[in-house]
Amino acid sequence: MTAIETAATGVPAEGTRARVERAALDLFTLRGFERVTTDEVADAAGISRRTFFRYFATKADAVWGDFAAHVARLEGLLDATAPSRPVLAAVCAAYVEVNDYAARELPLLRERMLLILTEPALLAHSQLRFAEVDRVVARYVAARSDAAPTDLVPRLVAATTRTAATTAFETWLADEHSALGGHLRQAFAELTAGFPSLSR
Amino acid sequence: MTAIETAATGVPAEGTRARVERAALDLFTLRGFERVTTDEVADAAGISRRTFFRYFATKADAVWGDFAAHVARLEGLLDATAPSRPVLAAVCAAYVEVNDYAARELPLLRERMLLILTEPALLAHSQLRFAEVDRVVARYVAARSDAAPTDLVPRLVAATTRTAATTAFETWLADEHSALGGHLRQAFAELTAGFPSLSR
DNA sequence: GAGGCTAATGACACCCGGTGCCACGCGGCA
DNA sequence: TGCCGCGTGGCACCGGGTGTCATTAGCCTC
Repeated sequence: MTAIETAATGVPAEGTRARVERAALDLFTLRGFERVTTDEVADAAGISRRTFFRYFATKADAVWGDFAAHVARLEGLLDATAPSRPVLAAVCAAYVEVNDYAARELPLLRERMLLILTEPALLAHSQLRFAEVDRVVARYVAARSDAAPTDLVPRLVAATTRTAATTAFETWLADEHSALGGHLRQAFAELTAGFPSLSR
Repeated sequence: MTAIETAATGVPAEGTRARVERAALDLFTLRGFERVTTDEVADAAGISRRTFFRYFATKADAVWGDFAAHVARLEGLLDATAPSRPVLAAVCAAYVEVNDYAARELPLLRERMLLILTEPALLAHSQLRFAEVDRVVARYVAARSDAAPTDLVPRLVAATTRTAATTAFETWLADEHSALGGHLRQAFAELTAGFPSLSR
């Protein structure tokens, strides 16, 4: 009944998480997120449903890879930014850099983001993951600008830059052979200049 | 078993929807969204669980009131904007105006938004409702700027102005006796000017 | 006034995501 | 050899959401 050889119980099960992610991504892409049950994903990965939920808190989390590490990298980039650099530019540059993937990683990124941004249930769930990013950015902006992380401007910068990045991802997905960095830079340029291309 | 007199079956049941919304808001505010079951909401409103899901597609929808009408009002405001007004300013002004509530409506608005923006499940769900707003705004910006609604700038304007409005709601909620309009105007001022308060 | 249509309702069964609990089996260790 | 830790699977359960069907009230028509 299992598509992949089942490991015996009790063993560390090296690489199980990656195998489950792969199975989830494949099935979700093929048939749509809502039309695949966690049972099917678990089966395809050769584990039980119960074990699936030990690796991932929710069905949606299976498509995010190691997002916490992604957020941590962003935070590291921000912390490593020269204080001479303007705050807003620093945030945008960190976003561009943290999303500067190697060419061989792009297909996987595309697959993940296509699911996240087109499947309603995943789009909804994304708000919770993106909130982690917003908190990191707001903290950084607040620290750099003598404000509290809950003040308007830090929150605003965090939320709008993240939204701009997400929008850039959307246009990138719609344009098969374009470069993600270009979309990000263009979005940030529009945002930080107050949308100059809207002359009238 | 019902907290309110149960109407006989088959009658039009005038005002049932409003009664369910009231019960849902009360219970969610009192005990938290996730710790209240739809059974309890239905019971408190004097209807069955099944009927609850005929009024609201999901448990989360019970806190949104007539949001479709809100979106329609925003769309109407945009359509009624003078073509001489700059696009970006038109969008911001429409947001301010559509959120210009009468004083007696503010407590209800506060209650709704506090739930939506602090309860994780509702925050996630909000992305789906806000997407309706984004589509309307992106269509308007696209029409005014000779672009497709799926192009970067229309999407970007829609997503970032809506995000700015949401952030303004958050700071408004945190400040008990402030005016929502002020928060919105300040957020839009920062956004459209490229965050001038971040001098360094 | 009887009968038929429509629409709202409630009861029931079912699916599926998610969780608590427990028992099993493997490897490591004394 | 016996114990322990831990990853695992099975099972029962909860709660959101849906399909189906019978019931009932209002209304319309003859």
